[in-house]
Amino acid sequence: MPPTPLSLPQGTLDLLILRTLAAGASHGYAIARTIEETTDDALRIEEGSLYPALHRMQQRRWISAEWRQSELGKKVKIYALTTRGRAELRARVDDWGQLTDAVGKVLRMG
Amino acid sequence: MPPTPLSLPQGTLDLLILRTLAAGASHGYAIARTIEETTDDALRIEEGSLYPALHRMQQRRWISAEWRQSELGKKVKIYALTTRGRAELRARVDDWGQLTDAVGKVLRMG
DNA sequence: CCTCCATCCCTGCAACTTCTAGGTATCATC
DNA sequence: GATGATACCTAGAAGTTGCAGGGATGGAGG
Repeated sequence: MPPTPLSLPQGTLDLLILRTLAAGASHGYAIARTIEETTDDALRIEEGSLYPALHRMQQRRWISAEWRQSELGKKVKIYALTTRGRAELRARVDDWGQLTDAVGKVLRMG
Repeated sequence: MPPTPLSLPQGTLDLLILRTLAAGASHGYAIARTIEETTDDALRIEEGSLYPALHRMQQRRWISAEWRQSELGKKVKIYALTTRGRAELRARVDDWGQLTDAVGKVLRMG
């Protein structure tokens, strides 16, 4: 079993999904696998969190969805970043930087 | 007004409180002010989040509470880290490091 | 004196996201 | 024919944060 499951703080999943889609359109299952592989399984993306998150983000017009056929002949729903999604990603990355900076200051305080 | 209010992800407040108390026992209001000053007001600690958090942490035996008189002659509830609290802090600091590492990998991915 | 502000504590409710635990279906492999 | 990986989905529980209120004291300034 992996070292630690490490649960995601609120809002983090959106950031991870947005950033993953910025590297190229993809479908839900693949997004989860990509994040897990990228983090060497430090993060586990639960499907019960993933799909609701994708639906929320689609409703907010951060991502667009389109059904396609995968190479294996299975139907997959491909998500892609919208212009608003790209703006949201920039804002989230900025917030994340400010947050880690601020928390870092507290952790290093005298 | 400050640049950005920057809301706290779930679990972050506990970490901040535990770390602040590790620098010395203190009371709720002072804990909030310390965190805000340490982060140059990048983080704002809302009292509606702070006091419930302190009560939760006391119930979990991470911190102990004691009423005292402040220099101004006002009653203050002084919180201090317990042994369990110190262990919890270590675990939280470790988790935070793993989380920021993992998210960082995703943010820097190709 | 009286008002205002900072200090200091508290609670209820709304809002939100994550996670558990299910369900469905296809395809390849053994 | 069973199993495991792929691929999607939802319902409900659980948990924390934030908003909006309420209260009380003490000092400073008009």
